[in-house]
Amino acid sequence: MKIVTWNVNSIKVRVPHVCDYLRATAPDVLLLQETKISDDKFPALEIEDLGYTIALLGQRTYNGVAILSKHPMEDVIRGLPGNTDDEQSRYIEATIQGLRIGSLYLPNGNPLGTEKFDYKLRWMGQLRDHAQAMLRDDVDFALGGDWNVAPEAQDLFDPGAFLEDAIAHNESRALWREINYLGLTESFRALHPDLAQAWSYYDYQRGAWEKNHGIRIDHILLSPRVADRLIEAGIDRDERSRVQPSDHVPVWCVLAD
DNA sequence: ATGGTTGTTGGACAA
Repeated sequence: MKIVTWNVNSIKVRVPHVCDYLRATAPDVLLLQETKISDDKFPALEIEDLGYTIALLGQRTYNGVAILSKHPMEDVIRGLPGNTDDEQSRYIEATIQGLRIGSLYLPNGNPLGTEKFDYKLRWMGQLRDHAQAMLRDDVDFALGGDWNVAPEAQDLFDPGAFLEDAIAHNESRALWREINYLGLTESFRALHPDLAQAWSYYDYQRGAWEKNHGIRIDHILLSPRVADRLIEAGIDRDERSRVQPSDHVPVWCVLAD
């Protein structure tokens, strides 16, 4: 089973990229973030024509998450459990082939010292609680998305440039570790522990792509039994070289069936 | 050099 996560930064603009990607790589599941569109306006037909089922938690202008699946989806939940009054569309989860699979768009949290950063930390705490509850209930799961956390210095092209950034702040990283230390496996780094310059995001500004100035903030975390099935993981950086690309590229893993 | 770019939207705001 191949699972991909991709922050598309507007599905409306990125429909051709997504359809080409589905045709070329045929993942079982594609998790989307920043679709930036209400559910009634989501361009579903083109995607369904490629054989995918769609589950949505959209929002106009900002945020918006989705799950595209080749296989049937069951028991879809929208919004993080325990945070159902969240006004921002940042989490959707469904059962696919016996796995609970979540698509998440974790708050960016910048700038530090504002309500936005508090919201990020609160949201991460709620995500931790949800992961913990699933482990307690013996649920197999994968949590993929734009985590807006660069876990370590090696996940930033210039660690010194992010000292005041919520993406690399100690408190963001502490909660990231709390979640991982529940017993989860971050699929890419587990298989490529020392691979440098493996970026999942390149800013549109300052010629970041041309200079290879990226960061790694998109991740897929696996619960223990699922991690035992992990056989491959990667990042499709070439998507960033296309015309009118998203600022994020697809991040994926493959599980043994 | 406090800039630069993209997307939504129709002037800022988010990233």
